[in-house]
Amino acid sequence: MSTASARAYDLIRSLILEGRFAPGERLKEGELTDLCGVSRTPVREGLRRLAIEGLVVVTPHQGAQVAAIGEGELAEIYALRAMIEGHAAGRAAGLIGDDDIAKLKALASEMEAAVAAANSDHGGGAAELNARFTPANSEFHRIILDAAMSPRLAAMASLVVEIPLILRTLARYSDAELLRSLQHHRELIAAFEARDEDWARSVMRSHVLAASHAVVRPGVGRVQPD
Amino acid sequence: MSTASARAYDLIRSLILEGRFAPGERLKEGELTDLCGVSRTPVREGLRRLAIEGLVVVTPHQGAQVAAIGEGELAEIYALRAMIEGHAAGRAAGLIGDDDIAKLKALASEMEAAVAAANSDHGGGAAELNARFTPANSEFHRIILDAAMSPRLAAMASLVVEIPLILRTLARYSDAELLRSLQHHRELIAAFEARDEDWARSVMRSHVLAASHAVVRPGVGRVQPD
DNA sequence: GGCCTAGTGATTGTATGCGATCCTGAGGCT
DNA sequence: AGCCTCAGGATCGCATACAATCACTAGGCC
Repeated sequence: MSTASARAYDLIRSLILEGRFAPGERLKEGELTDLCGVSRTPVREGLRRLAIEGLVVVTPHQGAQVAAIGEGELAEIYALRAMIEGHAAGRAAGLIGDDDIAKLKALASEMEAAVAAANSDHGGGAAELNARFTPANSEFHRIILDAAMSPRLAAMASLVVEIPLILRTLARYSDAELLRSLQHHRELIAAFEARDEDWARSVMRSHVLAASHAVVRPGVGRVQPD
Repeated sequence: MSTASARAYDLIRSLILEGRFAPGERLKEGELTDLCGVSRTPVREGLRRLAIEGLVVVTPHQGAQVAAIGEGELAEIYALRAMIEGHAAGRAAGLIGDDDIAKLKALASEMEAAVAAANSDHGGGAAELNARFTPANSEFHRIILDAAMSPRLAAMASLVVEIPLILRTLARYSDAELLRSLQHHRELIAAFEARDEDWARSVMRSHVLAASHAVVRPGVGRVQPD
């Protein structure tokens, strides 16, 4: 069995990512102790780790709360993400194996299927889309990051890729933007198959910057639930 | 008084940076408890924090040891550093205030003086150079990072700026390389005064990449003490 | 003689108790 | 009425005690 500390970290993290804790909500160690079934010590360790990763903020003698970020910060985060993931994609293009490329293709298909399914039954498919699209998308980006074979780069990425997940940013995509996102995935795969580092970096930068403009938009200040 | 956890973190960190612990050396919680004068709990917290920052590596049930890195990793770290610090310098150019620019000028002068002093008494000035140059240089880079006003960017930078410090990389600079470094500092200041983001980013990238080639050099596999 | 195995010591992981600090709300003062 | 002061309660930070795990050594077996 893994350590209690790791379990606490995983649980708290997934609860935040699932939206069970609202941004800004206070996270009391006592409550988390009950939820995780472990003592306060490992809970504290997980909390500190999440704090360094930027998912929660801890104020001394005042506890932890889920990170709440404004639009300005979100724009900055996407700029960093374009830099980091662009670099990662470039590195990955020179290192990625055919098996990983095959996985990327499968995930791209899965995301396309998710979008198609959501489009077929009009109106209420947003939640399902999120449930199907988001995990595949996260896995897609994770494979590329791993292929870059740079733990430090991965650590940096974790500082900026998870925040948008808290905010359920997918809900802000228009249909056209979603389609462009799918096309980016296919183009990335093509760049990887060509082992073209510049191409891969460039497409990934486009991919992230496009997402940025889909998400941080004037007038859309509020985060949509689900 | 600050928290015991912060003091433990600071102390362990500075001990590592001062070279009191060799890379790869085991860090037992018991010893650190004695050194810091606090209990194991805050020591563990500091250790975990240092682990995420990459200064130490912790293996479950096996404790922590000072990070030991090879030449290949070092090259990768400098590539990331060029990316991060270049981005930071670009952002900073649009945000930095005149007071910070003045501080940068003072630090540049201090570093120039340190090099001049080391050159005047030939032969044995390497240790003094390190003692005078390194703090000024760290402060120089820190001011730029702070001027970028992006805590996440600063967090990323901490993942890659401190590792070279462990390795006493300054010792590997040739005189010509040191001089180029000093010129880069002056050019950066000029770019900041012109508020030219592209220029600042470009110079900073040059600065870091030049350092990379001064440090990770074929045939110089070993880390020089002091 | 070499290799596997069990015991022992040391070290890390977890739980809990105590003291310190901070938020909350009621009461009095201006 | 508004602001300040001051208990009261709750929560966090730290220390310590206990449990789990690992490395090392000595002994036996092949």
